[in-house]
Amino acid sequence: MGEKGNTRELILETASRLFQIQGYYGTGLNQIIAESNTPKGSLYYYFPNGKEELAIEAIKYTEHVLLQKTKDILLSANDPITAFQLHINEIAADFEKKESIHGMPIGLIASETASTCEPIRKTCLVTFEKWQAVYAEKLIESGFPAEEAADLSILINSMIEGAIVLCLTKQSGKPMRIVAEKLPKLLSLEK
Amino acid sequence: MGEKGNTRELILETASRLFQIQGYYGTGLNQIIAESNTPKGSLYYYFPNGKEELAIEAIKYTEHVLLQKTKDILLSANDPITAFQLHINEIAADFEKKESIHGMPIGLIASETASTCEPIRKTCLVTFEKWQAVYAEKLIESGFPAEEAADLSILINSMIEGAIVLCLTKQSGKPMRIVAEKLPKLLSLEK
DNA sequence: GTCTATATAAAGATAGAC
DNA sequence: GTCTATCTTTATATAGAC
Repeated sequence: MGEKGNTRELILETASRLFQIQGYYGTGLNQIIAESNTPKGSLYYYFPNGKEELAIEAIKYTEHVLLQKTKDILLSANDPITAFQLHINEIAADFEKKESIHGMPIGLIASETASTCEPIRKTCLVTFEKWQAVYAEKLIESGFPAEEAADLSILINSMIEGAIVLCLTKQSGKPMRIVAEKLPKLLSLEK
Repeated sequence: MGEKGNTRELILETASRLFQIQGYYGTGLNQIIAESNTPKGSLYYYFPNGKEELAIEAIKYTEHVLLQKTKDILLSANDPITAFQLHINEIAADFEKKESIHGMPIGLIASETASTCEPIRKTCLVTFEKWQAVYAEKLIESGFPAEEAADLSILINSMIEGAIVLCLTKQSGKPMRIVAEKLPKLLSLEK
């Protein structure tokens, strides 16, 4: 290694993927350096505070990669129901391609560290809130009152995170498909 | 220790609690034996195959304790909306009492082990399916067609698991309260 | 059946050559 | 900046006295 200046990014990419799939405590630094073909010294050079700092940066990296994709797909349809169904079904599709291994963006690391590591918990909290803000913005643009939009964005976030848990366990995209299918009832305007 | 024959149960109770809160990889056997005041030899006497076997039994223990509570509370109201709201708000209340620490019954350990430990993953899968069966039964009794009830039970399970992730991260019961509040729309009969 | 002491592997972290 | 060798701690697991 050491050919270019992308060592840091290589570590972040690998850490992001492994933390998503295996969690914070289930992923060792040795595995990260092995799978990224990076020497351990580089890891501590770029992340002097070790695993905790790496995890925080990996969460931000995950957010950076995925939040823009979420914004794009929500913009691809005017109708909020269609837009969110596209978003949710795209996540479902991820669990249906057999070749690759899937994770939950940050739900797993958030749950693990909620009671054991405040700095990571707070980082996850900020990330969840950014996602909810993107959801809420779409709903407000579609005519929902701000407070209702805020509640619905938390609900959509919950449904997706929970469906990921079930999809992982079932090894199937079906729970996520059900979320997409039932979404119209939640976003219907009649009280 | 060793006064009575409840050493095994003491280990299970402690392991169940810690695995819920900190996860499988985030909880060491040393912590389990320390918090249960049990010698390490007893742990390996009752669970000769070590941590994996203990986790599987702890999941079953968690299921045993909580599934009956779920059944009871769903029986306490005829109307399914009221019944599920009681169930969900009871979980929310758990996140609102400041003194105690809370976990997600099995969502965390299920996510962690989905790609790393087949025996535990399968145990979690069975437990999720039992919960969904209890939910579906309530819905069928209330007049929902069997197939619709099956889908809704997965959806309710997803919403609860996801809201737990957000409640843990936010350190607040609010996401779970929102799930309860929005539930009527999902269970409404109009198409 | 109960308990302690110990073995062994893996984790996170560091030192220092280059 | 890059990389290897090593330290220290902690994890899982076992042996064997009682």
